[in-house]
Amino acid sequence: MSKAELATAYNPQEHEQLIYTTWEQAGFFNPDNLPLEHTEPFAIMMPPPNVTGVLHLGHALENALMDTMARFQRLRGKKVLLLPGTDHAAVATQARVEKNLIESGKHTNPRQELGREKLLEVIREYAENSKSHIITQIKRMGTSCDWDRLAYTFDEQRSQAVTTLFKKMYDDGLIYRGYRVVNWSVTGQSTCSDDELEYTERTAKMYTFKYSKDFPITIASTRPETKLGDTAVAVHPSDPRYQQYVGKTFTVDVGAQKPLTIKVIADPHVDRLLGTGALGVTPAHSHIDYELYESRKGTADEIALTQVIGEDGCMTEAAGSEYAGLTVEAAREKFVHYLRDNDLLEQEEEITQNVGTSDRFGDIVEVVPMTQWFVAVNKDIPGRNKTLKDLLREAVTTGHKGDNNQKVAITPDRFEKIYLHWIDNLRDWCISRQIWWGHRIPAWYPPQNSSTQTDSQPEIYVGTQPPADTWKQDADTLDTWFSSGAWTFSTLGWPAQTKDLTDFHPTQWMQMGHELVFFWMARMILMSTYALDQLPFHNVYIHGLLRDEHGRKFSKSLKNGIDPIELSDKYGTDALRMSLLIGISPGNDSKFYEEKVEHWRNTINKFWNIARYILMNVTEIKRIPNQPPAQTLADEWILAEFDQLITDTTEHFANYQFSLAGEKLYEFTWSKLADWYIEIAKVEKNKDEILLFILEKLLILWHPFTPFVTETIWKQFETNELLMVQAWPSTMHSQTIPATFTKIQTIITSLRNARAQAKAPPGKVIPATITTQDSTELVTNNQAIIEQLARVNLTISNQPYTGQHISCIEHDYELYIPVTDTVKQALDTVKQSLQNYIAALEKKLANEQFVAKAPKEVVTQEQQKLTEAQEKIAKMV
RNA sequence: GGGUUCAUAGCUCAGUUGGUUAGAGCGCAUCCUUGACGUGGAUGAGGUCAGAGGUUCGAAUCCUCUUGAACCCACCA
Repeated sequence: MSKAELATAYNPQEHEQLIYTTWEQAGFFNPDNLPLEHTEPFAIMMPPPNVTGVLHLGHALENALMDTMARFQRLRGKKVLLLPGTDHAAVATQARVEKNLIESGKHTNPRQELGREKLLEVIREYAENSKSHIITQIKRMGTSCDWDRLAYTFDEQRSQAVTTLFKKMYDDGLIYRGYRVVNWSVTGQSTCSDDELEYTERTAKMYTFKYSKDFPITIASTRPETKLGDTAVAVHPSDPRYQQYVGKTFTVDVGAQKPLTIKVIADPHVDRLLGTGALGVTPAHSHIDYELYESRKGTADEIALTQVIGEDGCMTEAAGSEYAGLTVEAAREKFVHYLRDNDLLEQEEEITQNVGTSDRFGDIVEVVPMTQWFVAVNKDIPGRNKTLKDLLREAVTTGHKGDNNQKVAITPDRFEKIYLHWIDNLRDWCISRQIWWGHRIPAWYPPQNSSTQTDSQPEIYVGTQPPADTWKQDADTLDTWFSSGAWTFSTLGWPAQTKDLTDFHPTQWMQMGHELVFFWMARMILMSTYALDQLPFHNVYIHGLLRDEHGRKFSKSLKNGIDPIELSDKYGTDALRMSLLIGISPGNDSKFYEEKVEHWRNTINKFWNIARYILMNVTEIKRIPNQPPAQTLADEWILAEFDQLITDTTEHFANYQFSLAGEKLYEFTWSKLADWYIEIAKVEKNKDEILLFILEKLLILWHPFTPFVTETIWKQFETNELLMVQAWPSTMHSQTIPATFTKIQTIITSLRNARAQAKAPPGKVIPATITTQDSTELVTNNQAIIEQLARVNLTISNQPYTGQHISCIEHDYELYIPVTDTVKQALDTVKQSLQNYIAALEKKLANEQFVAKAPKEVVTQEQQKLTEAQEKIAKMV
């Protein structure tokens, strides 16, 4: 093989594009093309980025995580499938496009002005653009995903899965159409689920008042205008203050056209100590009040429901003609005025409260009753004697179907608790949206029923095609998370029973940000355990959020966003990946700034130069399959260190401790291999085999993190194989790191230190003497190394030294170099700290308890430390 | 109201099941064009691990409380 010709500095721009193309052409991103020995499947489904725009740093982090894991597993011989995709992201995308249209000044109300088909076309075009951009970006990140299996939540295959799933759940009675209160975004003119609410704090006024003079109970509210829709007052069953009124119905005049009919009911959920201890019940505009209403339906205690706020966010006729058409704010003001004028207002108090706003449209969400589609989470699944909630719980507690081996392991495990708590509070999931961008609800109504939606039981047909042409499809679309929930199996061909499904489901590993635990992780568990009777994945790794250097979120409004592609251009993708992965721990947010990328660019360049040195200096570039024998102490040391590195790296990767794996690799490569062994190799010579052996395996170990630079260097070995499918190195486990080498290192460092203190010019060779009472063999054997690395001319003796020189003591050796005052001073400081150290150790060992109770090896260890320190100081005095 | 996480060198962060004289990077100081690398090399300064108690022979690590920061959840009437 010819000698290497490599540039003095690594330039990622020159190589990355080419390397990615090489990989794509080789076909190993597709598991079907992997060499036959890759048998055990390992699947990771990429969380599909929303087609709302370009990828940000968070996506870069996810790609780095997934690809590092995928490459590690592939190198370990797994049949790896990393399946890429994008998400149509229903509301998010439509909201974005509408916003763009309005901001561009072309439209003021895109839905009205364009109509359904035309608007959908605009959104589709936007989404397609965004998709191709995203795919380019994923490739830039080096992600080794199978482009043959590229999926989109809104493509035909996935739509079929969604329809099938919907029908299956409908037939099982788990999806129903019903009239219930929902969260309504007036701006978006659509429902949203509880999880799509973002709570923001604001100050509000709490009003304490009576409906009328002759009504005996005082209530409180921050939304007095909704009280026009009250139909009951709830009190605690054993509250003596109100017991006499329970069961009675009052007709109260609230100054509106129609008087209210208020029934006093008793309910144990009422907190006697909160507020006035009595709760004005507004079934139409509060989730909890609705439950009070629903649980009494059909009983003697039944209460009514009056909707006073409409879909337009204004008061309805039911609020009375004086109020109808007013905005809620205006109605509130008017009603409070009335209360004040009639002396009914007892108290006004400023409080801070959390209000739910729509995460996509931003407006405060109104609770209104409507006919919508829901997933019933508390209903028994036919033939399984379990509810969807039960399935959700089982997956992380007892294991699916009580099987401990079918358990989703969450890293870090604290998210288990958060997840379970979420299940406890979970209500039926509203899945219908009134936006247009999304999977159309596969339900059909006969022509005559189309306008009378509030009828309790309209005729419904659920399926792909209507029973007759005259039937009309439901106008609504599905919550985007309904399709995302099926992602782990819709991507593998379900509902068809494909080979992919058999091979790769349940998937092995999934990573996501903690904000998606409820939205997505939970929904995937729900869908998969329900539809496939399988877990969606065995392991979930939850990563934190990336923040800027000040700890703020990256956001458009703060304009603090950093484009990952720009960083990739400037520093290389490998450096970007490292900067994202090192220094993070599962579940915790981390700060990101450009200096990190710069540091890793430097590290990669260092690695490049290590390879360059080795490849340019060996007589022949060749692969060394087996560990070469050690000729010297240094050889023995580096081989043992390398063996340990393999063990550590493997373990850390397998435990998802990416940061630790990276730190170990970094430390070995720079601080051990480059700083010591290569420098020694220049003195000892003839180390071609060991250097090549280590380089080759080290390329493999780094490859999951830094695929581009490692594959580029690998080309110098001139094999026709690719690095990405080499075998992960195995360890010998039998090698111990020789402590004697550490002594040589310490001697060298000590001599360098002494030189620096003596102000000896770095290039100048100075005389030094080493004396020892023990054998001089170790020092003699490594004399050349010490002389070269410490730049000294060495005299070795086993006789006490008598000259006019200053000493420092390391292990059993006394080191002497020519005396200067600065060295004396430095030596005094060392002596002082050594004395403190000895004192601490003596105290510890004098403690009988310690000697009695601590494990023997710890005591011996401490004793040894003391002896060493004492000997050292004895020689210094 | 309930819950979670975090607090370690000037800055950003590691520190796996309690046993190191507590580590790294950046920054800082002194010095070095020794032909792999100045995107480099050598050496060094800098920390009572937020505070107070406790458990233990032994705590940055476990427990309790306090202080400060961030976040999640909830039917705050």
